[in-house]
Amino acid sequence: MSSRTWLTASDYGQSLADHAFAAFDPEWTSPAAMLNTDTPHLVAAPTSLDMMFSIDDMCDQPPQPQPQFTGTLDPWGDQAFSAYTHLDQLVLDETDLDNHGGNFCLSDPTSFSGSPSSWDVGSAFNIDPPLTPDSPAYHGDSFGVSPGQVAPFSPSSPFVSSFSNDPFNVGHKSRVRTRLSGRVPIRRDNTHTHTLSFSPQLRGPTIQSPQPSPTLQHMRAMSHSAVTHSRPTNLTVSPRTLRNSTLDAALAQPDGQLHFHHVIATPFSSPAPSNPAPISGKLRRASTPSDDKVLSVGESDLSSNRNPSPERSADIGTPTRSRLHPPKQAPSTWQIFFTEYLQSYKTTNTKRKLNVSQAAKDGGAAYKALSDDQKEIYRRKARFAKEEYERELAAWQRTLTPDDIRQENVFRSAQRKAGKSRRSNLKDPNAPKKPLSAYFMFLQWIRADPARVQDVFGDETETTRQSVLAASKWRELSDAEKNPFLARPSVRTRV
DNA sequence: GAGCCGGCACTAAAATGACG
DNA sequence: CGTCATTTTAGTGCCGGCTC
Repeated sequence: MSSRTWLTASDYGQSLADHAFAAFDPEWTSPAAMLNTDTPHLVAAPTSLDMMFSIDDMCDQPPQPQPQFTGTLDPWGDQAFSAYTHLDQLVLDETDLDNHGGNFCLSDPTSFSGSPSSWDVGSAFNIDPPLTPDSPAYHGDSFGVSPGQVAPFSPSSPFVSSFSNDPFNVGHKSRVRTRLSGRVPIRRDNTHTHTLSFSPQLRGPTIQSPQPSPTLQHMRAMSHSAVTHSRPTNLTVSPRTLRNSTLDAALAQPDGQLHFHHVIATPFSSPAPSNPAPISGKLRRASTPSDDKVLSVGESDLSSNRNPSPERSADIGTPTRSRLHPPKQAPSTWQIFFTEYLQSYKTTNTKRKLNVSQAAKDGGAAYKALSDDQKEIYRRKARFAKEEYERELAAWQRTLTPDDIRQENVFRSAQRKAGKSRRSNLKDPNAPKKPLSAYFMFLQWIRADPARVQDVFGDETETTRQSVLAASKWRELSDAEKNPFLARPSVRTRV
């Protein structure tokens, strides 16, 4: 047991409360003096000595568990996100990360039963009318306030900021997270195969789930955590989401159970499957149940010729759908907001069926009402999601085989021809590039040096006009001056 | 079509219930 | 099982200019 290192009243020789109040305003030499002051209180004012803030009391509390994370924490906490190895324990509960003026902290590992949803915590916001001490606590996706205790979040009902320095921040950060949910709670263990008893009645709208509802990020982050950590996490998804996910479309089994497959670092046979593993992002819908089976070593998705599915007919004719399953794009700021908003919206309108159109309209208004600081909370989450997406995308691209790309491009070409898509063909990142012409090497040479850029382009910034200037310069070159470019190796390859 | 890149237009993304 | 309703954002495609 380590010795205490926090301050106590004895460290100061006088009451810390007295000390603090004296420091706060020279006129207040004691808590009692504060009560007697005529100065208007900008914060919730105590009305008796019993209510006075006492640092002594705080200092005598046992020290809080220290954050357990790896890496460094940049001012926004993004680095902590990136380097964090226990993402599913991460709680952005306070303002240095998600709010203003708070702390980066982790949930209590012993009591925490949620998912990375925790780091959506605190993403509360306030909309007109102004907050009052009587305002109900925010009841968003974030932290568990008992639904019976607070009014649900809605554009027309005020809710309390989760900023820790908000005087009206009325205790909505309870670690006890209980909320109504019509969602199906899914307990996921961190094994590669997850099993969930699943019966139709579980889909009913009156199920009480003790779990926080996940946002997109929750699920994404949880996917990460699920494959890297041993502590169980929880996930709830709506029946619809389930329908569109790997969960029920691909994994519903005759035995009435859902089998979750987390294929980690699957030892692909050659060629590697185009959809190596749904280890990130939202649980994606698989093409067919059979497609999602766990492949044994040596067996690959592409190599199977048994019972060819429609997409496997791509080997024969024009594919009717893409066989690739790239990572989903990261949710935008709005999407993250709206996902949370919708959760709360549903609790507000429990009697009616959800009208997504109306919710989106209301959500749009609520979104516009956010302050910059409040939006920044979502922007940061979006940035983090984007970074993660880019990592996933790069990893996914590395798994593509030339055959994957060829078949995908056949599909895309057909889609473009049919006017169904504008997507261009995939490029093979590993394919050798066509050699640059001498003129293009000349262009590169110019752009590689600011002095040459100034010499040739002057102050011209428009690329099209730069091209004209460069072409003019190229024509002015003598054969001898062009020689270095003409003599360059004409074949470039990429490793 | 290879290189560049600003600007514009378009599209995909998420949520869920209803419907064909 | 796909599409539609709605919102905002971010990503993508395309264009122009040039030469080979």
